[in-house]
Amino acid sequence: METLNAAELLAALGHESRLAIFRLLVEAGPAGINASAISQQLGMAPATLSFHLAHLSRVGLIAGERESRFIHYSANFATMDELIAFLTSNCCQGEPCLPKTTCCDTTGKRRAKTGKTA
Amino acid sequence: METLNAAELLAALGHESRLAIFRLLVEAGPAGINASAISQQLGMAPATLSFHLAHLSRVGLIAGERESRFIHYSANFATMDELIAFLTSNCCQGEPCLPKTTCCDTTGKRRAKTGKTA
DNA sequence: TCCATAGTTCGAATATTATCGAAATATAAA
DNA sequence: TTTATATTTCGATAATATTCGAACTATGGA
Repeated sequence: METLNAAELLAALGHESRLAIFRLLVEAGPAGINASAISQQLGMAPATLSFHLAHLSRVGLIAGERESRFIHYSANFATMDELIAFLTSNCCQGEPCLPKTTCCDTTGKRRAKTGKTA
Repeated sequence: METLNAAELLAALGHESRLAIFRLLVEAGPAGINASAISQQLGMAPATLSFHLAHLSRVGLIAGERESRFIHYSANFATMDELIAFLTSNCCQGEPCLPKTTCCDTTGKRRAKTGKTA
């Protein structure tokens, strides 16, 4: 992933409403949920929600599929995974800088967690 | 971490120049580098660089410390760690959705990596 | 003290983004 | 075919962010 592309993804997530939408879809898992459900949960005007869904779709963080009258949205986990990998790649010169994350963890040396789970 | 705060961090990273600055600091590790070095590497006007450094500092993604005439900047790894933890928390209903990341990995069931390291 | 270097702040022009009512499109049910 | 529901597109407005020259502050050296 290149900086430009990563910046686009981060900018897309860098808005309270869009991040809330994305988190909802991330928690929903691969099954996803439809736009009405999102609208209800977040209380956004339809046009505004559509604007943000289009933005997230355009950069590839989510995808929508029509299912009769509804459009089912789901998070693109592969894209999120690549984004996180980009953010943590070549980080911190081997120091164990990210206790909650797999950073600096390509050799297996830091697999055991410290007990903190969130 | 709350959505609002996470969105602020993501928005800060959601700009090509700021992301480039941040990545530079992440790769530099805890030692950090000074503003001139960043300016040289990224070829940004001093005022523009300062603007972006201030933005990243304000949200807590980096910190600067004066060292004689230079100001030494370094990434705040703890903040980045929390941000990533927020993005992946409660994700995907237990599916192994993020092969490169520790998502869904609080029980130890998916510790062994698949061989891909980047 | 005077000068050079490192970096920030100010200010103004420019560009981008967000919001949401109203109108449009798509599907399904009556 | 008419009506209702789900969602998007359009358009205008308002808000926010970006850029960078010029002036300023801080530090160190001559």
